[in-house]
Amino acid sequence: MNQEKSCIIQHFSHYCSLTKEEKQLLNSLEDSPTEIKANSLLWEMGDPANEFCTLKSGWAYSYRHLENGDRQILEVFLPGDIIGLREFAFAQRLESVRMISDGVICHFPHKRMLDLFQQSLTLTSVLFAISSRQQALLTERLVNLARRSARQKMAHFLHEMYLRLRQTSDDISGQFRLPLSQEQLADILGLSPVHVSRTFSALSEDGLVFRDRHHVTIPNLKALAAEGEFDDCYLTDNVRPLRDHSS
Amino acid sequence: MNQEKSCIIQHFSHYCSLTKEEKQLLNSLEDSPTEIKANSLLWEMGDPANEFCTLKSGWAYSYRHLENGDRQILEVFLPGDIIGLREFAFAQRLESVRMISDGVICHFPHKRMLDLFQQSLTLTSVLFAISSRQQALLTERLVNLARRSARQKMAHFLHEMYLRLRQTSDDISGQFRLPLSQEQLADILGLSPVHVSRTFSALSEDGLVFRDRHHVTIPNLKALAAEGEFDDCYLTDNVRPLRDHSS
DNA sequence: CGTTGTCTTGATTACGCTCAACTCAGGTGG
DNA sequence: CCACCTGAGTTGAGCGTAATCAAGACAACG
Repeated sequence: MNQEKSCIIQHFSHYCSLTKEEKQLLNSLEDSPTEIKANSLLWEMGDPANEFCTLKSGWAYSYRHLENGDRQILEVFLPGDIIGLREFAFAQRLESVRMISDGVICHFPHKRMLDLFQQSLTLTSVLFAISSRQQALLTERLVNLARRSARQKMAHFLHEMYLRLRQTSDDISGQFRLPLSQEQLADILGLSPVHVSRTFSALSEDGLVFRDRHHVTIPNLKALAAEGEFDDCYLTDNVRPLRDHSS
Repeated sequence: MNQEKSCIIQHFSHYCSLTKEEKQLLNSLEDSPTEIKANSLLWEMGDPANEFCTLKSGWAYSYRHLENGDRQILEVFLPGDIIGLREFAFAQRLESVRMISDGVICHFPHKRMLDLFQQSLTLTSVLFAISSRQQALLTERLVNLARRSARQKMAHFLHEMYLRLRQTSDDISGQFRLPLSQEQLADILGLSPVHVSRTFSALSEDGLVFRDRHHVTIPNLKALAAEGEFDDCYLTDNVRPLRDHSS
C-alpha cells in the first residue's frame, strides 16, 4: 500500500480490520498533506465548512471565544484524529481550530463522505464509531468541567492525555511531553492560569504529578485516577468493532 | 403512509425531503412503541448497549452520577429526539437515561443501522447530521457550564429550551411549560438547587424571566439572549440539507 | 546582559456552596 | 372542613474555592 503508513488508516484500524479496497479508498481521501506551522489557524468560527481534516502529525485544539474575552478549549487533537467531524451538518464552522505545534494535515471534503458512504458499509460504520468516540470524550470533559474541583480536573485531564498518548505511541511508562502552556491548560479546564500553577504545585506536593517545563511524570497512575475519579470506559473498554455483513 | 405522523420522520424531514421509500424504511424502524412512566429508567450506565430509542412523546434526560453523590445531567430530550445515538460505538451505556414525564418510546436496534446505511445514502447522511447537531448542543452546554455565571447559565439554558420547543410546537409566544424541578435544573447547570432559586429570583427582578411553578414566561427574548450570550447558530441557521445524488 | 514571556507566590475579593430555618401548595385522613 | 403531613421552593448567615490583581522569579533568546 503506502510506505509511510497513513495515519487515518491506522486510526480506522483501531475499530475494525480493513480490506485492501477500503484501505485504498481511505488513502485516496488523505490526498493533500499540507505542512502547517505551530500556532496557525486552521479555520475560525463562522468560516464556511465544507471539509474536515485528518491530523497526520502535530497537536491541535478547537476553541470558542466568549464575549468577556475568555476562551474555552473544547478538544485537543492528537496525530490520527479527525478535526471538524462535528460540523458535517453545518454550513459554517461552530468553533475555531488552531495548531499547537508544527504539523501536517490532510483535507477531506464533505462531498467525499458520500463516496465513502456508498462504497463501504464498514467504513461508514467506523466513521460513525469515531464520531461516537469523540462525543464520549466531549461528554467526559463536560462532566469534568461542571462538577469537579481544580485538583480533580487537572488529575482527570492528565490521566486522559496519558491514556490517549499511550494508545498510539508505545509504552511511555508514566512520562510524556505535554506541549501546552498553563494558559492553554486553564482554557481547557475552565480555570485561571494562576490557579493552574497552584494546582500543579498542590498535586506535586502530594506526589501525584511531577512536571518540568512541558515534561510530565506520573509516578502512580492509579493514585492519579483515584484523585480525578477517572474511569477509562469511555476511552478504551468498549470500542466495539462493527463488521460489514460481507467481511 | 401512517395516520399518526411518525415523529422520527418529522425529525429527519427537518434536514432533507424524503422519498416514499425512505419514509417507509424509517417507519419500519420505529416499530415497537412502548409507553413509559414518568421518572422511570430507560437504562443505566454500564448496561449493555445495542439499540437506541426515538422519543415519540414525553421528555427525558441523560445523566451521570459522580462519586460524591452529585449528578450531572448531560442532555434533555424532547419529542422527536433520538436517545443513545452517542453509544453506537460502545458495548456499554456511558450514561443513564430517565424519563421526566410519561411518554412513548420506540426501539431501534444498532444492527438495523446497517440496513439504513445500505439502503439509503440520504438517510445515512441525515443520521450523521442529527448526530452532529447533538454534538453541537453538547458543545454549547460545555461552554455554558465551563465559563458562564449562574445568571448566564440560566438565561442561556432557558433560551435554548425555548427555541427547541418552538421548532416543534408552533409558536408559543414567549411562554412554555418547563417540567423540571429546581434540583434537576441545578443538575443541568452545575449549580446547587438553592442557587437556582436565587438566580430565578434575580432574573425575575430584572424582568428577564417570570415563572410560576413550571410555567415560564420570557417577556423579551432579545434581552434574555444578551444576558446569556446566546447565539443560535448551533441550533438553527446552518443545518444543511445534504442530498443524495439520486434525489 | 537586557528583554520577553511564562510561571510562581502573596493578598484580597467574590461567586456560589452549605447548612438550617421557614414558607407554601397540594394531598390525605379524621 | 379542617388539621396534619410532605416535598418543593425560599431566604439568611457563614464559609470556601478559585478569581483577580500585582509583584517577583525564572528561563530562553537575542
